[in-house]
Amino acid sequence: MPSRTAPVTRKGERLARPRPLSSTLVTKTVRTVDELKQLVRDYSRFEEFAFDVETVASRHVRSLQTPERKLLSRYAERTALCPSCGQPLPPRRRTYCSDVCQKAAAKDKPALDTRTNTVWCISLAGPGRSDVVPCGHPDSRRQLHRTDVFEALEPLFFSDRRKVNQNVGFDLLSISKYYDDELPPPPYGDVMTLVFLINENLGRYNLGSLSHRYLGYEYAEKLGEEAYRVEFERAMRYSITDAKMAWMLWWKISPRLTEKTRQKLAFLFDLEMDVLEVLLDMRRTGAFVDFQGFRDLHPTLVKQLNDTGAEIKQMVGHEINLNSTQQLGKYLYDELGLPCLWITETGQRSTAAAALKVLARRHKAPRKILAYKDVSKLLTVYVAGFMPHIDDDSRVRASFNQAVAKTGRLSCSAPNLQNIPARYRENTEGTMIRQLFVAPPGKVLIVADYSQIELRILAHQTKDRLLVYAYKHELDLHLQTASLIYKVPQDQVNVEQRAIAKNSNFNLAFEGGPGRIREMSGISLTEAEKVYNAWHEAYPGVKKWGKWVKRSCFERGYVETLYGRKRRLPDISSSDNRLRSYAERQAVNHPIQGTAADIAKIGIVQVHRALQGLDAALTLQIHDEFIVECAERDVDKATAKIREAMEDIRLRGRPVLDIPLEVNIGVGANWSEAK
DNA sequence: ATGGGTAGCGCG
DNA sequence: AAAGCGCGCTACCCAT
Repeated sequence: MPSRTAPVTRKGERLARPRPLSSTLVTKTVRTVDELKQLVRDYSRFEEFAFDVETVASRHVRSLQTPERKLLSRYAERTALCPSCGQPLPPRRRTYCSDVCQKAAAKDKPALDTRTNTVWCISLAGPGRSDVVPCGHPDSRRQLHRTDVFEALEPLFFSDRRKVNQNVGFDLLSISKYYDDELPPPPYGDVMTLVFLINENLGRYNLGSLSHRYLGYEYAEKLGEEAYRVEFERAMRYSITDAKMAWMLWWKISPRLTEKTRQKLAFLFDLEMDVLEVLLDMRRTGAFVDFQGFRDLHPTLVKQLNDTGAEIKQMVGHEINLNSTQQLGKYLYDELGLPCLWITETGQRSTAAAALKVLARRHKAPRKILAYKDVSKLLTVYVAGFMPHIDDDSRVRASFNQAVAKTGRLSCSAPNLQNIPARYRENTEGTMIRQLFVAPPGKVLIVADYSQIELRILAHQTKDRLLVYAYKHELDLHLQTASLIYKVPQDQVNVEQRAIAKNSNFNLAFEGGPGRIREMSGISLTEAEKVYNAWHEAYPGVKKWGKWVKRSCFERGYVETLYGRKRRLPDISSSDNRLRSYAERQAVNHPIQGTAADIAKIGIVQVHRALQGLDAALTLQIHDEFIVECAERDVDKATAKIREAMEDIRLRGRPVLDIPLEVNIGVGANWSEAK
């Protein structure tokens, strides 16, 4: 294990603030160990520096094939089989059975896999200079050895200097391989996250568009992993530009963090960098799944889908692609002559589940189609689409992104672990996928989620008397709502009334209308209107607050969460009714959803800290729900610490809400069981 | 072949 | 008069 002795910082010895940036940074290519040593000495004087690594995939195709299937396909080469998963090709598919398989077979995709990629170049940038250190580009010219480079750079990376980059997490993970999987410590300075806090509406946050916007500098080179294969000088130029741009953007924008008038921004940025640390750790761990379970499920669902499909096609009487909304529409509305109740935004006749459910009363086809869609979704997204993301150690390392959701929530991709099926379903066992998220041997899963956090925030924000009352006295809010709507005592509320009240609470709170209630509860529109009116009569503070938020948004151009996370909504003053109404609903939603996101972020950082020293690790975050895998002997300690860490959320030293935060915790062998 | 837009649907 | 917001992934479809 290499030593981790960070150079002692004697405050004031380093440059307090780097000297002004010249328009052209001096750029050097490092060729010898001596030059490298000098470079490290030079950068040691800086409090913060930018860095960027270039990587290349070490591994190419991730095969979906099981050993048996591989053997089988060897003898069945003549029949059309998907080279990725080995399944027979569906009609209209040429080489791969699905886009997922095609992507899985795409060569360069795994370069993004920070566990297996190889670093072949590192560039650094600081005040007035930028340097590039090639260490593995396929060029005959002399380059430094990778091990020498990482050894020499260690005092820089493993120090309390701020490490700046665009999407710094990727680079940190990429280099951690060369330090026994240890991540360089904070502080971090992620440019993308900083810019996102300042303006969440840019759409694109890549270096090219950011440097164009903030530095007036345009560069078009988009090599990505291709950089490895281009001519040396060009590859070096490409590598250094990213570090340079990251540094210049940080230089330009980060001073805002120290402005007295922007303390909320500074708080949120520090929070995001703390969250980043947690996310990197989560990605290093990964979520353990039952790989064999997925492999077993695949053929079962394929058969189920084929059977259902064949049945429907027989009913239809001719060839039809059941995945095509157009063909489905023709069949339902032209051939069967069923009444069209909804059209889509572009005027197409809707074949969505809601429409099919209504049509099911008049014909048996729609119900079958619903069943087909159910199975199809499960198979394509959650089984076939999921398996390529499972690593060889049976773990899934998804990417949690901090600069996507404008309310400040995390988003999750490759694969998205925040939309794994959970609810009851008629045609497929709704929780079957969650059952495959299991605890590794000797461990259990702890699932902790905030109870009704958005409604609690709504109560806090609106100060509505009865909403606050319910939560302060730990009452059943849905029951209270039912009692208020139907004007009956709480002990006389029936199951159906409570269900409608529950839907009302979740929908009407965020500017939902009567139509929404009708749809969710299956009651008539007049009935739904009554509920709508009664609900707002019971909780008058909600509409009042909504009006105030819209007005304030109109005046300032933005709304914000309790922690000051802003959402700029220029459409709030649009003359287009549709646009303005949309912005108004977003304005009302943001302080709720965004505050919940802030709380969850503070919570996950506190949980991460609280679990240090225990045999327990965070693996997933699903907005208001955290999943921890934990050794059985540490479960009691862990649950207590998790609860404390999640419930004790403060703002300026005081509890963030007037009403308590409540956390539900479950323990089990798999995600479904623990919930 | 590849990219963008649309419809649809999974979650909180 | 009528009104949910926030995401990511898949397949289809049509244009380049």
